[in-house]
Amino acid sequence: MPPALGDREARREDVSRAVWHVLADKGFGGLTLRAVAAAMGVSTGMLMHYFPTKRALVAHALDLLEKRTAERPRRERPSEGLAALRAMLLDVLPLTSDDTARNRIWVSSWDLALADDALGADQADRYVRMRSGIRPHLEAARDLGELPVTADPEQLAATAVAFVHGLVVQALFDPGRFPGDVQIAMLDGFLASISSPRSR
Amino acid sequence: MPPALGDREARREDVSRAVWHVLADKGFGGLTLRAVAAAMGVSTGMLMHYFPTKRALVAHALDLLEKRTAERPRRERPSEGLAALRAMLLDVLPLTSDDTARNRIWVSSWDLALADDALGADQADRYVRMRSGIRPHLEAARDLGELPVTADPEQLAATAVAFVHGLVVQALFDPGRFPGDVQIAMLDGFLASISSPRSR
DNA sequence: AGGTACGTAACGAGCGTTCGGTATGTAAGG
DNA sequence: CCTTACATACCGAACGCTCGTTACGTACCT
Repeated sequence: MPPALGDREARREDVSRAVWHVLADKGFGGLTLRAVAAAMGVSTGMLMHYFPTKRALVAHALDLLEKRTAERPRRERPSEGLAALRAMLLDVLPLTSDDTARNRIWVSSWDLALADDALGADQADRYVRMRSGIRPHLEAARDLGELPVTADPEQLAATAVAFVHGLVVQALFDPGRFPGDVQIAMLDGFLASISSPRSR
Repeated sequence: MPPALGDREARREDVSRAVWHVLADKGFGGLTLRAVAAAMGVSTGMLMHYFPTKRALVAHALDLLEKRTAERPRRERPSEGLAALRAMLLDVLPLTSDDTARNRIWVSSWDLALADDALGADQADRYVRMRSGIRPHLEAARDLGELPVTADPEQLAATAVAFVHGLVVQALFDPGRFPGDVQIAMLDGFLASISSPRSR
C-alpha cells in the first residue's frame, strides 16, 4: 500500500494553487513551470513528480478551480426564483479580489481553450453545467409569476450567463468604470428587464 | 524623398492579415514570428523590417482589425432606435465564418491584454468606443417610446455589450448549441425584454 | 533494501531578435 | 547617359535565451 496517498492529492492541490496565482498575475502567456515552481519555492522537478506534463498540470488546475469555486462559502442563498438567481450571479461577478482573480483566470484560459479541442470541450461543458444550475431557478420564477408564462428557461439561462460573463469582461478591463455598486445595479436592471410586468 | 511610402503601410497590412490568420487558427499561444512568416511565405527578417518588435506587430494587427471591422460592408442599417441597435449587435455575432474568426481573435487577445497594461488599456478603450456607438441608438429608442423614459442609456449600452459578448463566447465554444437562428432569437428576446411594455 | 520525494543539472527544441549579405531601385554628378 | 552613391527590401543564418522535459543523484521513510 502506498503511504499517505491523501498527501499526494494535497500536494497536487498546492501546485494548482500556485498555478492559479501565476495565471491571475501573468496570464497563460506567462505561465511556465519555472514560474509555478518559484511561486511555491520548489523545483520544476517536483512539479513533474506530480504531473506528467504541463498540459496535465493546467487541466487539473482549471478543473480544481471550478470544483473549489462551487464549494466555496457563498453569500446567503435565497432558495427560490429570481432572488436565488440574483445570488448566483452575484457570486460570479468580480466584486472581491478573489473573484477578480478567479475571473481573470477563466477569461485568460479562453485563448488556450479555443486553440485546444479537449480544453475547449471542457469549457463548453462548464457552460452547460452553469446553465443547468440556473435553469431551475428560472422555472421556479416562472411558476411564481416572476417571469412571463411564455418565458423559455433554457434560452433565458443562456442569456443570463451571457450577460454576467460579458459584464465580467468589461469590469476586468475597466474596474474604475465598473465598481461593485455599478455591477450590482446593472444586474438588478437586467433582472428587472426580464421579469414579468406584474411582478415589478 | 523615400520612394513608395504608401507601399510600406500596405505591406504592414499584409503582415497583419497573416497575424489574423494565425491567431484565428492557433490563438496567441501559437502566434510566433515564424508562423506568421510561413503563413505569408516570407522570412522572419521581413517581419522585423516592418515592425521593430513582436509586440508592435501584435498591437498593429489588433488596431487594424478593429479599424477594418468598422469599415467592412455591413448589413442594411436601420437608422433609428432599437432596430438600429439590433443591426449593430447582429454584426458582432459569429454568424459567418469571418465573424467567427474575428471573435476568436478578440477573445484570445484577452489573455494577453489582461497581463499587459498597455494592451489592456487599448481593450478598455475599445469597449468605451463600442458603448459610445450604441448609446445614441438607445437615446433615440427612448425618445421614440421604445424604451421606458426611466431607462439609463449608458447603463443599457454596457448591458447590451455584455449580453452580446457573453453570447459570443458561449457560441464560440459550443457552435452546435448556438447556431445562427438561436443567437438571433436570443438577441431578439433580449431586445424585447429591455423595451418598454407599450412598444411590445 | 527499496520505494517515495524531491533537487540539480542538463538536453534539445523553439523562441524573439540581430546581423551580414544581396538584390533593386532611386538620386545625383559629370 | 553612364557612373557612383546610398537607401530600401528582403533572405538566411545565427545568437542568446527560455522553454518543457529527462536523467540522475540523494535524503528520507518503512
